[in-house]
Amino acid sequence: MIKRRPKTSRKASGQERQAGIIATAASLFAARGFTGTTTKEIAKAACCSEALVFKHFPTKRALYAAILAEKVPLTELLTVVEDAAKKRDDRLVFTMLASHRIRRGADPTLLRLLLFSALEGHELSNMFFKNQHRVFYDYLAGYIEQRIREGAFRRVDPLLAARSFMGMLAHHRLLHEIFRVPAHRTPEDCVDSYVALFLDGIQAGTPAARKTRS
Amino acid sequence: MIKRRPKTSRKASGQERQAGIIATAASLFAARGFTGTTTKEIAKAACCSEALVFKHFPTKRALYAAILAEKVPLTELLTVVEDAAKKRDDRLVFTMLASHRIRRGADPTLLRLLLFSALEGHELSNMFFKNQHRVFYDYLAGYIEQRIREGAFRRVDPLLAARSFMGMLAHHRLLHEIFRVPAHRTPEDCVDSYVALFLDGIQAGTPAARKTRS
DNA sequence: TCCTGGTGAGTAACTACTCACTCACCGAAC
DNA sequence: GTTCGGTGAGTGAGTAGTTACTCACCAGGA
Repeated sequence: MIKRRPKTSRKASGQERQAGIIATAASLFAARGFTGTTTKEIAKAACCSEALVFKHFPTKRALYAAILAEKVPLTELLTVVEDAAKKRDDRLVFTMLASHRIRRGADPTLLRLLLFSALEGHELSNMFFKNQHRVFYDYLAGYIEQRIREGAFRRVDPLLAARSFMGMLAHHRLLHEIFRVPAHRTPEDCVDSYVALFLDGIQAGTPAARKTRS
Repeated sequence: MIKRRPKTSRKASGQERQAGIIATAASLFAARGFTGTTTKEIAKAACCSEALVFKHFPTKRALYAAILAEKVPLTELLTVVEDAAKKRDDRLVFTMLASHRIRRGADPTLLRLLLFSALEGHELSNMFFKNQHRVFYDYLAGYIEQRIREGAFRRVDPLLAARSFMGMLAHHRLLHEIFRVPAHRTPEDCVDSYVALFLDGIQAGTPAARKTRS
């Protein structure tokens, strides 16, 4: 990926190389999984020798771990959502969460990496999942719980409700990014539909224990 | 797995062996993926030699394909759901679908196999997905569309609504079976919650374009 | 002269897959 | 009842190629 530094030197610095290897390896691991990717392929894609890869990372697993460990940042979204939450703008809160997941330029690498690491049972998978996803559930469940206390939402299990909503989004991405199901609506339409469906289900004013229409 | 036939003979018949190899290989592929599973391991788990595995299946991929192709039956559920659908018992329709997915003895093998095959990009993955899952969406979307025409459901995109509901279920299984998130409710409670949440969101009588409370 | 970035040429173990071969069984000829 | 040949189940010992990983060594800038 990195072949030469812009100006004087032909050699890349250690950090540059390391970052380059991580980036190229990440896309390969995301595409083919851990066991499906060879160190030879990684080296070739990173335009260097296999030996250099092992100079930077003692083992293939260590490289994989470095990739998972690197993909942690996420909190920036929550601070923006927090604003909407303070104003009790339910629709905005859920729309922001949804459109952060479902949008045109979303990177499928993370999702594939997450799924592969969980399926293949990598030791860092759990931490990766926690940083990438769990924070959403916990935060959202907290918000839902509060809105229930305030009488705005029906009395439901907050964690289950949070998972329902995030489940719609995760499943949407799964269908399109992993199973290649063609989209028949724009991302914005989908977001609006999911949010409307969910909010109308949870907001107070609808009979909670309604049975089927007779 | 199969070591000897019940009575006279010590040798297993060709069909018995083949079925045994498929079954053991399926659980290995589900656990470790295609590239993560070796033919040696398969042979050992099936209590036979590697050579015999290749007597039955010309290549490792052919064995994998045979496994995916074998896991097709599913229609029996839809016929039962059909009854509830005829009676327009919405709650029962959705509860049956949900509890078919979320139940105590559910086999995690299929889900893992499905995910692995999609991630690893196996050629039969798409067919597998179609047989295992797509039939649900199409059927459910059809039912939802009909209920909208009858005025029982709000005017939403039927396919998107169907995916929302199945998404809740799929995500629920994903969290517990793949990411090992501990359950904090019984499966029955979860099913009830999901169904209630979804039905209250989609059933007519709730203001469709309600904005956030001011 | 070092030190850092970089590599070619390995290695032992493992991979999917092959082949020549044995063994158990069974129907039929004697 | 015994022998015999055919057949399908089953395998040990390979194969060539690939795997993750190592090491002695080189180039060039400070």
